[in-house]
Amino acid sequence: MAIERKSKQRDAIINELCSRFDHPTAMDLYLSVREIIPNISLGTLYRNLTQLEENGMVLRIPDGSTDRFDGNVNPHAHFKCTTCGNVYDLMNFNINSLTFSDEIINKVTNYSLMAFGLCKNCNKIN
Amino acid sequence: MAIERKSKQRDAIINELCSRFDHPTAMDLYLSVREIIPNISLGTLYRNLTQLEENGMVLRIPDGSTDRFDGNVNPHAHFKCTTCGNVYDLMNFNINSLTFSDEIINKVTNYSLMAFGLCKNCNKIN
DNA sequence: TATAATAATGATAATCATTACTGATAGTGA
DNA sequence: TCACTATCAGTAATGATTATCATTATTATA
Repeated sequence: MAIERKSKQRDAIINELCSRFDHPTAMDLYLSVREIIPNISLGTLYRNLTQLEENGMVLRIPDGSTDRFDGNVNPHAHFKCTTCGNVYDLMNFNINSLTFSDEIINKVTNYSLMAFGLCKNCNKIN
Repeated sequence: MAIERKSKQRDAIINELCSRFDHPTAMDLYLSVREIIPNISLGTLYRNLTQLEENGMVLRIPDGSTDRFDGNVNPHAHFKCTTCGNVYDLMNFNINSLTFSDEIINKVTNYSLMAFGLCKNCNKIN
């Protein structure tokens, strides 16, 4: 589904998503964007996230429960702390070095790498 | 939630999951296990999958849509063809070589890598 | 600038995957 | 064998996401 017209709702969504780095869920985004457009619909949010993803402007991060979204579409890895649930970008991980040579693959267009473990914040607390 | 007693339902689930390599969804498994235990409940299936996952006997593979499951709990990468939807094991990808050095990380205990793209079967057809 | 075509919206209903609940059943230690 | 209770089947409830539809707003063109 191509993007054919601009809308202030979509602008607000992509703007919000690109200005934060905490990998929000759809509901997180909904609550934030409502500060700008109070009567925006949750359906509009989901519709636009799907559309933006299809057009390569947004990354969907599956993590086993509710999907998260990322405005940074450069391929990069993520780390999820299984204690606090936060998802962080992995800056020092060079995902470009990955090669896929398996027999079944014709072409790899994207990938999602999620590491799980304990973050330093949670380690201090416990 | 620890496993405290054995049950033929759980045995059938883990047996089915370990004898196939197509990364079935919960519903796929439900339909298969019903061939063995016709009146098994979908709730029992989900309860046991969660329990088996918590006990490290099953891997949950999030891929952005319905979760898939894997009886092979050795860390390994996956490839999903975005045309046919099939998920394959990546045998030639050495995930053990990955290193995580980011500032926020205290400890990495597990990771999941899903590559997306086009498989050779779908490339032939289209 | 006005108009026509239709993409996009808000509101809400529907769907789908998953989880929670409840009374019945069955595995296990004494 | 008995008592305890984990586990079960069946089903209701939940939560996330998608679909529908009448209305609104964007945009190309007259």
